[in-house]
Amino acid sequence: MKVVTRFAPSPTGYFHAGSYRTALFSCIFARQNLGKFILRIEDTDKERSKKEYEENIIESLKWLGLDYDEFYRQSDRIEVYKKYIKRLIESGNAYVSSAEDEEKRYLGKEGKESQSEKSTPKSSVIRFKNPNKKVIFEDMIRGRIEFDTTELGDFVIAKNEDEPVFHLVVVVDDHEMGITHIIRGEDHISNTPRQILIFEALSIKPPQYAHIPLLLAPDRSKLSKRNGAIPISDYRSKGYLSQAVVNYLTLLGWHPSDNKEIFGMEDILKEFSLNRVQKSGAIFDEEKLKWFNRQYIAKLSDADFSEHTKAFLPEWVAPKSDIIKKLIPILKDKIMTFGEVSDMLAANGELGFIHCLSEYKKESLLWKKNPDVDSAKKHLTEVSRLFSKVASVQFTIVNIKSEVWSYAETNGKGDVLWPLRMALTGQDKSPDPFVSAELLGREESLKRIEIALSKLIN
RNA sequence: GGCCCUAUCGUCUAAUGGUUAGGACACGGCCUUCUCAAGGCUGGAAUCCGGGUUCGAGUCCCGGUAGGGUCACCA
Repeated sequence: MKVVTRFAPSPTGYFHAGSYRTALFSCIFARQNLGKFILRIEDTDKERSKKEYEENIIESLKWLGLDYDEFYRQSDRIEVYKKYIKRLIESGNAYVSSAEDEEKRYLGKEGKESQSEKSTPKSSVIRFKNPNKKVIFEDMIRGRIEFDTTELGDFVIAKNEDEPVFHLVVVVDDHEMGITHIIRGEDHISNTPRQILIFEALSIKPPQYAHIPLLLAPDRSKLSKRNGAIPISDYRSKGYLSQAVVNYLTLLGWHPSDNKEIFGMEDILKEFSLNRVQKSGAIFDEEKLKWFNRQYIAKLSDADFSEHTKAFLPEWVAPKSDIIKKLIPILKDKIMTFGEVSDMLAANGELGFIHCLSEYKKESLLWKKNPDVDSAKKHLTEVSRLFSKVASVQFTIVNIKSEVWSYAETNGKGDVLWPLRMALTGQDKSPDPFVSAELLGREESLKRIEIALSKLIN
């Protein structure tokens, strides 16, 4: 039997980490079995569905490298559902419930447990005639699950022939599209018996089910827009690499048989299996994602690295391609996300000094272990002299260092280098002073040392 | 509340009846060091509770507790 799986999101919100896991597991399972993976947009709720969300889902899947073989949109398939609704009504498995009956039903319910304003009946509706039986199915992750459907009552499958509702469309599409394995979130476990009932009414053998655990908010409560459900596209704009996101999210709820943590799609394809999927919900931890991102950043070639950097560079950097080149090694071993590139190059960032020297106090020029004004003055004067010996065109880290290093070593590295660092960058957190000097160039470096010296004199 | 699912360090997880309960992130310490990071080494940290079954239980069974899901003319 050929395996066919699907990812069936409703476009009522952005694609988030939880969506990704169900999409990934479905996709992988199909690929491993040389089957098909289908994307199906479930937009039967006209009020809440938005094109913007559908686009976000499609873009996110693409970014994460999940390719689907077929694409469907339920709003394009109303005719198909109509056929099945008729069939169910004709076979006596569904019936039209009049507006009056709906009114009565609603009032009765309201009396029992002062219901909310969730649904006020307006008109007649099509309900499924519940045979009130016991439904048992074998979940590929959780094993045997048993439900008594009596309490479910006659549930709604369509507002009218032209407006089918969730349970009906899911069953029809899963059948029509030849879905063999439904891999979806745990929140659908209690929907499963209803759907099996419809399959049975249609004399169709239900597919296999696998319900994967949900992702939790940091306080272990339900993940919602308000509480921790962040669109995957946000991670992209914060400067995360898709491989890092894929790697981290895969490890949330699944684990290979060894202790390996860094792995890519190929490894997942090779090793994934549903029976190693965790049964309990997991909390998304951005700190660990950051760590993964760092691992993948470290592997990037300089060319790829600078390509990823582009979107995050402030305007003043753009014209200076030589600066970008010099910045790469510095950024590469500092950043966790590419978003930090713009932070670091901002005026108050660690590398902002390249663009403008910020105000700093005279005292900060003094090294904490030897806060002596005269010594700072003496060393800066000497470094200035050594700097001027190097020609502008040869003002590189290596040349600068070879000129200054032995002086710094004999006079105390901290005593010499700390005032120099402050003079050049105006910041206590900054790169190596030799790096900073090259970044600034000979003239600017000398100028900044002069500024520092004048501060020390006053 | 009814029904259903779940339960190992703070977090993600490993251990398919026998290990000093392992790894990773985070955290602490040390090393490196002119700052901040990074990096290397290292440390603390867990089987929800109570009963069974068994020579032996994180693992199997029962009960409790806790968390989650679901009970719509949402999906």
